[in-house]
Amino acid sequence: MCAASRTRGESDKGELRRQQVLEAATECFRREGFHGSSIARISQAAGMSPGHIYHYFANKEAIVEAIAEREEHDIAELLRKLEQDREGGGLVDMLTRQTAEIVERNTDPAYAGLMLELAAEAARNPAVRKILQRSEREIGGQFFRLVQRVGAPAALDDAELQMRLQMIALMFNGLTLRMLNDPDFDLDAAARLINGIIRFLLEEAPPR
Amino acid sequence: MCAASRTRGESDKGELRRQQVLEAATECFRREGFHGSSIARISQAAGMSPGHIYHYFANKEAIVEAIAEREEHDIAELLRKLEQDREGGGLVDMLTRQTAEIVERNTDPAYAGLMLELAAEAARNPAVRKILQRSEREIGGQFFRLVQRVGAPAALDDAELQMRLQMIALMFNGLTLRMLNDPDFDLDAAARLINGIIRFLLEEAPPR
Amino acid sequence: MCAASRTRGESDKGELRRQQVLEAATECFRREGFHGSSIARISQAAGMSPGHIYHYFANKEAIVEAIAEREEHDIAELLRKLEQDREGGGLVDMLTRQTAEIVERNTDPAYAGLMLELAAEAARNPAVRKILQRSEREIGGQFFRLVQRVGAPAALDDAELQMRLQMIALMFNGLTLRMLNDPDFDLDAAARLINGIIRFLLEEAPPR
Amino acid sequence: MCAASRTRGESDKGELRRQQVLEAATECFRREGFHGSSIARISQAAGMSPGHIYHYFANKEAIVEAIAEREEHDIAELLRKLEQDREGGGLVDMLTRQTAEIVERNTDPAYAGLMLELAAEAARNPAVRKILQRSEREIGGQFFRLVQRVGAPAALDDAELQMRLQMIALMFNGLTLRMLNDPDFDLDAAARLINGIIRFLLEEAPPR
DNA sequence: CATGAATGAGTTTTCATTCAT
DNA sequence: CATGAATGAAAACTCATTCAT
Repeated sequence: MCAASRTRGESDKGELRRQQVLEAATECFRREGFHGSSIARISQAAGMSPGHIYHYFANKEAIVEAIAEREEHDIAELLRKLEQDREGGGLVDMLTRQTAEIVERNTDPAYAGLMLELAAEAARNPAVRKILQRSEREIGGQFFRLVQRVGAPAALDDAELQMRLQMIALMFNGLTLRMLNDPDFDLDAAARLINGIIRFLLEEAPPR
Repeated sequence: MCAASRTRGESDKGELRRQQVLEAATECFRREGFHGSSIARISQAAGMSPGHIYHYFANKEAIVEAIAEREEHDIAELLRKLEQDREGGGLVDMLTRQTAEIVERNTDPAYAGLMLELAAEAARNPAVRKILQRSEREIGGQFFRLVQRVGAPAALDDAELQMRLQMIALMFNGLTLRMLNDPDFDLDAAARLINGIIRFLLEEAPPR
Repeated sequence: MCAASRTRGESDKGELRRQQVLEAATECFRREGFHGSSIARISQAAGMSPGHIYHYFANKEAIVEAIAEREEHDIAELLRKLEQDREGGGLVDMLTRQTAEIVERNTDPAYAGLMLELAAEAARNPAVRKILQRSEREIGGQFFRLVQRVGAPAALDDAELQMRLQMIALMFNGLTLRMLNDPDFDLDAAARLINGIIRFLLEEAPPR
Repeated sequence: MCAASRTRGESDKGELRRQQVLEAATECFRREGFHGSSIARISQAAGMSPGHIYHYFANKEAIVEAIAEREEHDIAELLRKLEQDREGGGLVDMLTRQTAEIVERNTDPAYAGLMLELAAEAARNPAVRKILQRSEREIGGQFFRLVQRVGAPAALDDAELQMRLQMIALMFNGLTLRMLNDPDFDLDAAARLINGIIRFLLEEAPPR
């Protein structure tokens, strides 16, 4: 028991420190961007020496990758919750009930900053791009299966359904950029229109 | 020969050199990002010495700002063309005819790279953010007036029309992020669905 | 079981661990040089933690010194074998019989790497230089006595004999550098000429 | 004239600065070795900022390479002088006249330190090894042609002659290591024996 | 005896910026 | 208007060494 708790305690501490780094880095990246956040600053924010960062991450890029992975887990968990929190109604009802929350999340400046930072990095850095793409595939698949479980529209074949789900995701992606470029953007009106489009895509629009 | 032409000639040449720098920097930023593009490299691409860059720009950030401003002009010009290339049909026909081209443009990796770079920079650099927002406002207004000239749907008041036009822009913004995260994203299918949504927004969706 | 064997056992194990470090370090130094071999890597190769290295050695330099000392023992043992493996013939015959083997040893890249590393270190580190010089004196003396036992040329006084033996050693030293600088160096031809020179030095060359 | 001298002056100044770096680095490497000499120290010794070193050399290794190349030029020039300073006598006389000087040079601690440093680096660093090998080939060829011009022994074919010349070089190489390991090594006696061996190799030893 | 987390100074290298020419 | 030498303060990363456990 003692040995077990000791081992547990140690690995927990290590994991804790690692998470400290990730949280500090996330915060730094949000505020200053990847290239604006030096390891020195991150280490300071994480409460450890610069050299010790390299105990947990091979290099700065590995921190980026870990953050990207964490982001994936966060969204995956969101999806899992989405399925559990069913309050009745069809697929579209279930989806549109979440819209306001997702709109809020995707237009939160902190989230937007990190997301754009990740995207800009991915546009140039193949390693980060790979991670984001894998992450996106994972989430997309999860979303697709969730929709099938809840009840996909009969008129749409798999490929077409997947495409339309991607269009929904696309709108939420666009939201982040739009909010940045137009601070007066009306989020409630946007949520209403997005819901209209979701309904249109999954119920009204012709299959092809 | 006379003083006027001399001055004109000099400032023209100066402006030309300035544009050289901007073009070189745009290309560098696309390929390597802001932080990956050193003044040395930009000056080399622009065909001048590093020191001379500072004759035209106060510092590196000023180049970024100038590029952000230039981007506005590019899109404004695109809109002007859009109006001229009218081949008949109503508003929706006119818009949907351009979709394929805009999809292509917004998913071009070079354009995407620069755009995301600018967006990420704007997310934390207020000066750049201001420029992008002013630019966006300008373009949004131009688009709005164009639509009104061509013939806006009678059922929509100004605010609602503007909102729906922004939703269209939002989709094109989202496209850039989506393409980055999913290299297999089907652009043709996306264009088709986008056109369906444009029609839905401007013709079918209830005014409120 | 009794106190003595316990003590013995412990120190034996300690000595074993110490030797593990030396062997691991020797291998690392051969491959990467002193400065290219971190304590972390050495400790890994030795199968122990970095911190524990300092249980056996005061610091990194002490490892270098211990290796230099070990090198002496190796060569001394070689000399001892040389005397035992006598197959008849005079001094020159005995020596020239070993030439091919020594040539091979001294041109082995692994050996050469370590030897040059030690020599370069000795050139600026007095502690290492002392060790190498003491070691060399020891080996030189052993070699001298061996030759006297086997039968030194009558025409040469002690000083002259010693000088000529040093010339033989010098040639083997030079071999290491030559091989490094000329990868096509013909080792067989070199061995033949070296044997010619050994015979010349010990039989033909005038005493003064 | 003005332009020419200006250009000349400028390029001269650049070359001068470059040589300053090389001299400073050579001195540092001698005293502290490659890995013991930081760019900061070298730049200090060269009287310029650390960053400016990189105006003249791509990286630290490039300095090593330039030093190795310089060493080659030095020896090549030595060979050229050797041929011009002919005072009569045959090949062996010409060579043996230089022995004392070469012995002195090769046992000079400063020279020895740098040479061993280069050799140790070459043993691990392929780029440096290449340079040393090319340099050695160049010098070897020059030496060979010089000997042929002066008059090579008729009994030796080209391959055998080359081999024997390499043996002479080998002895001088060995001298450097021997001097390091034996501070009491008798240089005059060594020079005498080396000359005996040179005569033996080029006049007495049987061709095969 | 043994671990490995932790440090912090040190390494090479880059780069925006300045300035004499 | 134009150059490019020069700076010096970063940056990312490494590593010998210490020490609590």
